[in-house]
This record gives sequence, C-alpha cells and structure tokens, in this order.
Amino acid sequence: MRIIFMGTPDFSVGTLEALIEAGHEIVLAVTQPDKPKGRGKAVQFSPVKEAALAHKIPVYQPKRVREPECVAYLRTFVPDLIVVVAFGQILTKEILEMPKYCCVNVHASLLPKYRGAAPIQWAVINGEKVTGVTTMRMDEGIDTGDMIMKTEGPLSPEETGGSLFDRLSEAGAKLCVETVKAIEDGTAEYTPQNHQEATHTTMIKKQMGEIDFAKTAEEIERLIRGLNPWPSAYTFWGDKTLKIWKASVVEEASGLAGENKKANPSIPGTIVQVGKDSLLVQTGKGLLSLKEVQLEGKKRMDIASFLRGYSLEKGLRFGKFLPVTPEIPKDINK
RNA sequence: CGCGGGGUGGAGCAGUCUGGAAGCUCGUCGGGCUCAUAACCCGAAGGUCGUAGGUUCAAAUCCUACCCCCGCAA
Repeated sequence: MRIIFMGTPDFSVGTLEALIEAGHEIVLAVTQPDKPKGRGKAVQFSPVKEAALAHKIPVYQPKRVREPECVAYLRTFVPDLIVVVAFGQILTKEILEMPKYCCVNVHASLLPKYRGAAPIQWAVINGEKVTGVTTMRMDEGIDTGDMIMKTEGPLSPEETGGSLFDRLSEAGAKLCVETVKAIEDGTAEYTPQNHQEATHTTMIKKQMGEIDFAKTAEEIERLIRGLNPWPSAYTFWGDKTLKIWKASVVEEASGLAGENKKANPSIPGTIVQVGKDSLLVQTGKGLLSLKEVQLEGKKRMDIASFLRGYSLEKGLRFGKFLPVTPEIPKDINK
C-alpha cells in the first residue's frame, strides 16, 4: 500500500516503523514543523522526522495541512491510505477523502471513551482499571469515526503515564498493521461509535501538575503517576519547585505513631511525620508518603537522600508562596 | 548568545561573598552496650573540592576557558 504517514511524537514512531516493517510503501511522512526546543535554543526534529529520515522517507512539515497548497502537494503522492497517529493537526474533508481507501487513526483509548488529546495520562489519573487502543476510519469530528479494531489491557497499580504510553504505543503499532491489512483484504468491519457514551479529555497542561493537597491522597498519587514522566506533579518547598516523582498512600490511622493519631488533622500540605527514609504529608483525606522527589535545579532522588541534605521537620508545609515555617497551632491553650 | 540552579570521601548537603588546617547528616568497616534493634556509645577507612590554565607566600574559595547534570521558558 502507498501510505502517507502523519504523526509527531514518540508515540507515533512505533506505528511508522511497524508499517515499514510490514512492507508498506511509506511515500511521505508528515509531521509538525521544527521548533527551537531545549535548554539552549537548538532546533529539534520531531521523533517522527528522525525516524523518517533514518528510513530515507521524504518528510513534509506544513504549518497547516489544510492550506490548499498543502493539500495539493499531498495529492501528488496518490496515497492508498493515510495513517494518522498523534499528528497534532486537524484534517479537512478534502484530505480525508483523498486516499483510495480512507484515513486511519490510531487512538490510545477504548473509544468512545477518552476522545481527545491526552487519553493515556487521563486514564491513569482517573484510576481506570482497563484501557487500550482503538483504530478507526476518520471522519470530520475529533475521534468520532467508525471503529475498526481494538485491543485492551489492564492498568497496573504502578502504572505511570510513561509506562502506559510505551505499552499502548507498541500495541497501537501492532493493531495498526493488522488494521491496514484488513482494509487491504477488504475484511475490515466498521463499527459506529456510541456517541452517547463518549467522554472527552483535555490537553495536559504543565499547570495541572501542581498538587492540591486538599484532594485525597489517592487522587494525588494517581496524578503523580499520570503525569510521570511529563510534565510531572509538583509542589513548592519555600520558593523552589519540588517535583514529586513517586509517592504512596498511607492510611491516616495506621501510618502514625500513637501520639499523632488523636491530633486534629493538619492543614493539607503539612508534614506530619519525618523519618530517616520517610516523609508523610497531610492531604484532604489520608496521608501521602513521598518516595522520590526532585528539587529545582537538582537531580531526582529517593526520599532518604533528600532528607539527608535538607532538614525538613514535622509541621512545615508544602505549597506555593508558603514560607518554610512551622504551622502555628490555633488552640495552643488546650 | 532565552532565564536560572548545580558539580566538595559511597549518598545528600554546608563551606565560596569577607582566600589561610576538608565540615554536617548518613552509609561502609571494626569494637562496645543490649533479650534485641534500622536505637545508643567508641574508633577507623575513604576526597585530584568537574577539567585546564592564571593571580597569590597561600585557592574549594578570586580571574579566564571548557566539560557535565538539572529546573524554567518554548
């Protein structure tokens, strides 16, 4: 099959390479324009561009593929199929109708659930038990096309956005190859989505990573996993940001020594116990035990290492603009 | 030239501004105490202070160049 591939991030690369592996002729790789990235200002190619170049596939990087001249250019390749995986731009009807067969999209969720931008992270953040990958024949809506194939699998309790990303990327690649084969053989079946059951996700923003300790420890722990490795969950220690890479939930009653049990719950974000290799923080419900952190400008490290170099004490609090000072008990007279 | 933090025994940090004996909390090894211990006490090993030059009687500390790590922004 003559295929035009559209995609940008790492997630797309596996599928691109799987299609090549399967013997398809990738006539063009379309990806987002290069942008200055990184600490210096160096221009960095998108992962898909890197992969395409490695396989000597022509690369096309339009700002907006819907522009007439872009569409015209694509048309010159006379594709049998267009495969879209996390491309980052919306295709117009003209493009959708261009290929001999159709435009196939690989989406990292079990449609119609989690339509939209960041289904993988959201699945972790929401504590889903199962998720998967869906291929569909694209139409003009966002992730609304008829479904072709699905694979699903469970999330582990340790699942992070990154680990799930990797697995679904691989699963997606495999599924895409099967889907393309089915289309080619004419055995593909197209199942309309139940639009009533559709849910949508929004893009992950950096700011979402700021931990609201008033939430439950469980929610926070899921947020930490969902946003790992990007953009990561964080809070503030004094005027520096502190990324939390790993944490676990501790039941309030079981985690504390007797003297603390009866004490009133501290303000969310307050350190309630410091051990040699443990740090417990009060949340809206339950305690959060920080396991791996990273202070601004420093490498990430396990909590024991962190505690060796910085003196954190019970009563101090995490949070934005909060000075690193002890919490003042209100009813000290008692 | 986007902004900024950092590189000091095995780990995490202080010391750098105001040059002049290598420090702190741990870990490791040996010994002691203890019913026992991740607790406590005593002792020991272990460092070219990122690299290369320069200034100086003297540089972790001041100057110059470079390497590496990281946060923000994009």
